[in-house]
Amino acid sequence: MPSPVAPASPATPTAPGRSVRDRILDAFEDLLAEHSERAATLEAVAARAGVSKGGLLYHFASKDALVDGVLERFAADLERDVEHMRSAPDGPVSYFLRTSIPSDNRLERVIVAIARLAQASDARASDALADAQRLWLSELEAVVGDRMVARTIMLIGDGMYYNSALLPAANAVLRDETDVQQLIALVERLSARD
Amino acid sequence: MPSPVAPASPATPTAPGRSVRDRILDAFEDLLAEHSERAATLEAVAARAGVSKGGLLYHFASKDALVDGVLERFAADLERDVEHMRSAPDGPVSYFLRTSIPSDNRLERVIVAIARLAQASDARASDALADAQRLWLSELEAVVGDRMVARTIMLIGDGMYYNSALLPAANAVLRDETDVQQLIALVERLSARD
DNA sequence: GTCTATAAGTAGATAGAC
DNA sequence: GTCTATCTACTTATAGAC
Repeated sequence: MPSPVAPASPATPTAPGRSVRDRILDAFEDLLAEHSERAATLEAVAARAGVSKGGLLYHFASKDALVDGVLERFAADLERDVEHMRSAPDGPVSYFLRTSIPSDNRLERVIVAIARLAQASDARASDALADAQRLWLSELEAVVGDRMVARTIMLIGDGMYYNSALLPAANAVLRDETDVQQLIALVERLSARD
Repeated sequence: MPSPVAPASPATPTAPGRSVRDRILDAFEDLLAEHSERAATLEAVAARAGVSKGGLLYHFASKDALVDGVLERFAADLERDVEHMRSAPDGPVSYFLRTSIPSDNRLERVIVAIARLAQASDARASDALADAQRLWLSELEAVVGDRMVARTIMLIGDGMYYNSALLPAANAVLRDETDVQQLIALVERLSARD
């Protein structure tokens, strides 16, 4: 016998090794982040996840349950990110700004997705974003010392995130790693001052 | 005769001196900014403006026309703002940051409203925001000199705007005028350096 | 110009077959 | 577990009376 894993699932249903639940949440996040809250209908999510609407509703009984699923996964992602931030070789400030640049990592995609839910007036989503901010901010304040400087760094990261969520990519205020390197140098001059 | 203005409108329909068209656009912006894109249905807008759905659709033949109306007013508001920025006694940088703090002025409300439309994947709204950014950025670059510092200031302003649109007010990273005064001092130290 | 009534389409959610 | 078919509610837009 070839090792006793996964009693029912053959090996690779559609995406490699992801459960149906995870594939549905992935699809929901993708549609939210890449298109809009309105585009993330149950039917569209189901189609993208490769199941029917009924199939989706078996795993998540309502759209609210879908949102809860995203928020739960985010909480875990966030925890991991704060640990990475704490132990980053180039320090938390650089890590924070580096990872705020528009890219394709999972955490950013979830945040954009949740920001879209927040704008669609989902209070749970707003709270989740506020929680994340508080976490990052306390990390920044711990290393930067000055409260105001930490908050400024926070705002810069916020600006980068939200711009990438709202504007066509071509209009990003910062474009690439080089820009961010300059920004980090600038901010570190700021934080080294007080 | 008392001067040849407004052949048909008596003087004050409901709001002081505003035309039905303007009242409808006000209502649309209010619902977008205070609630969400989804909340700004034709029926809700009509109710808030004090007309029926049919009455609204007489003035704006479709929801798209309503969006166009908001975008046109914004273009005018923006032009005025850039002039104020240019001639601000405390300088464009301070003006920009000062007016980025969450408050109740018209310009901010329109921007939040348009940001909501942009997130609902309205390309015209995204373009309008990108245009505004370009305008402000060129003003900042003109006085600051350093391109990167100007962009950093821009990002800080963006962060403030979007936070006020996304998060419960209590969670604002910056709370009051005092915070912003400190931030301005910080940023001016930055821009005076290069 | 502003209204009511209604058409046409789409959303989320339920029921029940397989 | 996953599907199809269907219900109900809501949204945009039209038609036509006043």
